[in-house]
Amino acid sequence: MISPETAELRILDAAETLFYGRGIQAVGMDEIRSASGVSLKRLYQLFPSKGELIQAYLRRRDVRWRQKLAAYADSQATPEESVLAVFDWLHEWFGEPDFRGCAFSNSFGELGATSSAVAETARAHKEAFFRYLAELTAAAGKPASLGDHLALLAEGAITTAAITGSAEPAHQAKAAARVLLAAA
Amino acid sequence: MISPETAELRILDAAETLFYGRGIQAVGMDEIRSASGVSLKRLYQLFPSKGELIQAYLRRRDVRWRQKLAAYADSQATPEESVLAVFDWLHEWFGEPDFRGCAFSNSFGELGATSSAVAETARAHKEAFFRYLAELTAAAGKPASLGDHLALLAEGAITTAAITGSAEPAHQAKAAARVLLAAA
DNA sequence: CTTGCGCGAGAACCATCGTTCTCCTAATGT
DNA sequence: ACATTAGGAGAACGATGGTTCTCGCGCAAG
Repeated sequence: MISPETAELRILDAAETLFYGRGIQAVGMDEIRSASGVSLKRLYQLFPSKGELIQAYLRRRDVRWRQKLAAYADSQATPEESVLAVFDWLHEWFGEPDFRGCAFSNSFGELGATSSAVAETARAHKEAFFRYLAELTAAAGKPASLGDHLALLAEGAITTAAITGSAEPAHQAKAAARVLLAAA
Repeated sequence: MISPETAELRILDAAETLFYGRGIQAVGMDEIRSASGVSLKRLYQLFPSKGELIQAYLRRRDVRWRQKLAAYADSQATPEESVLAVFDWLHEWFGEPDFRGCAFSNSFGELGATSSAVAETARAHKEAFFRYLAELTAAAGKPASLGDHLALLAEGAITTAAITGSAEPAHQAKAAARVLLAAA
């Protein structure tokens, strides 16, 4: 028997791969059991319902996604480079083979109307992303509005890359960001 | 008994309201029957499966959405105003009480991974939108890249407005568009 | 040793959903 | 008037999915 902590990790890994890759409603609890190797009983002990597993999936992904972005952007030499590095990071992300857009936009479109918990988690994620870009632009001595504008560009690049299957929107967004940054 | 044409319209109206408002998988064929007042038998005569109804819903919405946008933007006095009017139109759309984001982004997030037909329809919609913005910027004598940049802004504004429930992203996107337009 | 508890495997249960079928009614053509 | 046919209402069917239950086993405490 595996430890509860390991079981929880395996479940969350399986849930993330499946929910993100195929859509939440397209994945049954039984499939998460097979993919994780954790029995249904344990699964329901750790996550009493599918809804709670969805929330755990989204919360963990929110933290990890923003941490990876910040680790990349914060390691740049200057504040301006940090701002532009956001779009380089997006380009790397878009190129990953299992990239399928923003997990929060996707889950909002799928469940936002029927689950206020999902809607709220998606809202919190976007708000945190906007806040982070506001910090970056503030560090570069630019007005707060620039952060919003760049966030909109990034958001548009994410959904466009997902639907068209191309990483190019990251470069286009970066070019636009350069113009806005220089003008601000 | 109602005519087949009327039945088809009623079904498509009911499907659009329900699919868009609550998500496609959250709506059963029985609910479309109740909302449209058309019997299940007729429904399946006109749309042999739910998948075909989904496609009909998306195709009709694509045409109408782009027509409404073009009608608004094309009635402006100058090419520059047409370009910026796109964002005014978005602001009006975001303010509608049943606004819930882009039907194509939502359906892509929900079904894009399992239905290549949905994925392709979403892709075609985005491509047509990008092409339209390219026409507008070309008419204003601006480079093609500006069209892409503005489309990314609009795209980001749509998903941000949907998730945050605010129409404000349209104004932010317009402000950014003004800068890009002036610099291009 | 044995008694009982926790676990895994998977069946079972119940609701939902896409789709089809049954049965009844009404209108149409001769 | 009568046979035929189309249509509506809703039951029925088969599959799927979320959740719980049963059963058998191994292990730990007394």
